Amino acid sequence: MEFNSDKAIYLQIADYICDQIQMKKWKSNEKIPSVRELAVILEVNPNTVMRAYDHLQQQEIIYTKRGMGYFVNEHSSAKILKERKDQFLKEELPAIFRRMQMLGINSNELLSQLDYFNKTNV
Amino acid sequence: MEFNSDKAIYLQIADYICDQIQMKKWKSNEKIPSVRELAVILEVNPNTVMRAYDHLQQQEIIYTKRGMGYFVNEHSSAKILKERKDQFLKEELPAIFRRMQMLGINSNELLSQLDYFNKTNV
Amino acid sequence: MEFNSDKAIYLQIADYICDQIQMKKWKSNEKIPSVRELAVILEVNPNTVMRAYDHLQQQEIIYTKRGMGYFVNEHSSAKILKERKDQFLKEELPAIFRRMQMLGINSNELLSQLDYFNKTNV
Amino acid sequence: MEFNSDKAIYLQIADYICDQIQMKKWKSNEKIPSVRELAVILEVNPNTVMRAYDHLQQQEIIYTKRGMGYFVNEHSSAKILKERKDQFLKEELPAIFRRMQMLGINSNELLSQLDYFNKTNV
DNA sequence: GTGGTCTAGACCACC
DNA sequence: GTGGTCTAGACCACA
Repeated sequence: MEFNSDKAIYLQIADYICDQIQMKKWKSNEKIPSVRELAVILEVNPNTVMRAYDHLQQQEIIYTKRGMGYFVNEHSSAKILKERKDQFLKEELPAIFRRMQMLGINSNELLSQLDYFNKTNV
Repeated sequence: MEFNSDKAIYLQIADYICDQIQMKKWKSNEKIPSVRELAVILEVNPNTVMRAYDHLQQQEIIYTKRGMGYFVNEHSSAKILKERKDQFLKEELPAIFRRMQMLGINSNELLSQLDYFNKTNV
Repeated sequence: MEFNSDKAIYLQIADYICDQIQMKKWKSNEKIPSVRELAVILEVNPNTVMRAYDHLQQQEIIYTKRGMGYFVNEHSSAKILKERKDQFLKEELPAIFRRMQMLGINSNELLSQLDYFNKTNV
Repeated sequence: MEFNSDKAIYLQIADYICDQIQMKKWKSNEKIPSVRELAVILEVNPNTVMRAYDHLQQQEIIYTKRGMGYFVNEHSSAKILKERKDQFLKEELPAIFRRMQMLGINSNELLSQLDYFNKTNV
């Protein structure tokens, strides 16, 4: 996995885990990789993975059983999808639209860009 | 002015200045507010404003005359517009489109959101 | 049985066993459930129950006969009661009183809470 | 400061900070010691202090201004007092009362212990 | 084996 | 100066 340098690694790991859960690759009440395991896979310090897990536990995405590992919470998949969609519609899109206004880009241009994107990303 | 905590304040100030220039509120070869003036207005440490000015000077958006202050470069407005548009089309839009794919949002939903935005931002 | 996450499970199991002995549900020289039995009942790993039994054996609350199981020691009930009372008076109560001081709770409020507790726990 | 070994140091530090805030030694919107400063004072690793601050920030007890330090949130003092009192009345006291029932301690004995405590802690 | 805590020391961006 | 992140390595209790 490659890490982007303008976002904390532990947050990128948390995002990666959310991706897996949202796509149901890791299901409800299923054990996720141990801290050390994932640290080896991602070539990262165990503390960094730990921090990502901690972060997700506070959001109740995952939970821990002592001595046994971390597990996916019930309904986390739907919860993640919902929160991401909310954030997208309420914050990211409006920001984009404001930007379009400022730059004088209209909806036609937007659609043609979308068409182009879809063609080149089959 | 409110600052977003996930972007450096001096960069947000630089953005703000670019906004003014792009919208031609501050015109070519016109003096812009002094570091101290702007610091008072934005309720920010003068060092932070200084850093924003520095940043913009390196990009040749503004220039300084010793003892007189900072001034807007010729053609800065067009330059800013062009750079912003480029970045928007090459980076921001594709990121948004990728996001839409992942969240299962199609072009119809995008358009309806845009309609809604336009109606509520007259 | 529900376990509190801020105390080791094996200690909570040991407490549970002490409860039974103190209340004389499990009497002197009587056999207590086997490790496996109790593990099934409490939905816990047998190792964890084993550890609780080990702990209690060191305190001479229970003893083992090879091949036969674990048994309650003579006088364990009284011993447990005495030790618990001691700890309660010397450590738990003073801690509570210190807490009350800090929170500005006086003896009247304490008594009214006790009244309320007694009424709702008949 | 002495640390108790049966609770994480960073939580004890967080408690200590809450004490200061509750007692209004550190007031609303006032700067609290920097991570490094407190680390030196408490003879602890800066990371450990950082973790305590992080913990309190998530509970909105304190907040951070980049490059400037940590500050006490508005109303944190009252909030801490309220939460501690709630926890005391709803969890700690009932546990104590249950314990009293089990140990055969009545309200008279409780009061005499409280008297004794008050005399010896003037 | 698992999580959890802690230290020591480093580097970075920001104010 | 400030916070924030990351690494390396250690130790502990728990299952």
